[in-house]
Amino acid sequence: MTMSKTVPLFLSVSAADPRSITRQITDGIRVAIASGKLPVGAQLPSVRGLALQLTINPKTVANAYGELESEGWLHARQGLGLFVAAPRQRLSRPERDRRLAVAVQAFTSEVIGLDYPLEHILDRVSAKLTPLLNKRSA
Amino acid sequence: MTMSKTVPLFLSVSAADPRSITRQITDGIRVAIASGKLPVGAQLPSVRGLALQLTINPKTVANAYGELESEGWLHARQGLGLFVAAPRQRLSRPERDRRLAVAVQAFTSEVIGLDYPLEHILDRVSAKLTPLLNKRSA
DNA sequence: CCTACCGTACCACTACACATGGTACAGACG
DNA sequence: CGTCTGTACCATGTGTAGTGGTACGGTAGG
Repeated sequence: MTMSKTVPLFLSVSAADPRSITRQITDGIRVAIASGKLPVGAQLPSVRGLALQLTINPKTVANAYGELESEGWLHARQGLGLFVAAPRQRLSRPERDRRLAVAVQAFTSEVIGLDYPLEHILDRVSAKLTPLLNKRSA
Repeated sequence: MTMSKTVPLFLSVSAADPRSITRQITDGIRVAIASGKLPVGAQLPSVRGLALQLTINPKTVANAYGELESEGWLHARQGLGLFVAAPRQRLSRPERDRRLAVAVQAFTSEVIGLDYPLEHILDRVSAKLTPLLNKRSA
């Protein structure tokens, strides 16, 4: 009965990418949802379908989907499929704070010594982040 | 002949830290050098000494030191020890650009969906990064 | 009802990175 | 020479990522 239009092939995984396959999937879908390319209620490719499309293991896709569901991005319905969830926050405040702190820590460690001015670094972050924030009705 | 004062115990590794041991060491030393706690020419603990102090394997310490040397932070002298190198850039411009892009990409993927305003995120990055930049005589 | 598709849960296996343990060699120094 | 330094090699254990196959319950349409 649910008449959400199925999503075309919008993802791709690369062996050259240093990120794990699971991570490439979760990152890609997160960006697609945050940027509005995937509206609320849109149906995602099935676990087996996406696995077939990307020529990877269904278990790997299921792991990625599972992580996205635990973060509140997706809503899985047994027998129906996976859908983009309404913007809600499944992560507790302390957990979000912790994740931000870890991310900032990791980022700073990476860019120290690259010899870029602070302003340039902030601009790059801002440019990448701006189109991905506040695109959804929170 | 080289009379650089040896550094006291300034590092610690934790199993609770999600980062690998090698990464904890490299991050810690990078910050110590960038912030000025370790001046140019200062001698670092020996591979075996630091391994003993942290109760880890000397090979792990050597790996961390090797990475820091390839990035230009340290200068290894066979039979003498490891010293904080003068600020120079061992990484090519394209390599630095690539690393910045990768770091920004990873960071944005982490903070999307945490539901923090852009300004707050930039403030956190700025706060963490400011005391670590331009502290060395470039 | 029955078949086909959905998410999900097992199991076993391979591949790889990380860390460890030990041994060994070349350079620097007193 | 003895002892410190960095460095290189060997083998081993361990945890994670990814694969491959099988199986169960829920949902839909003929």
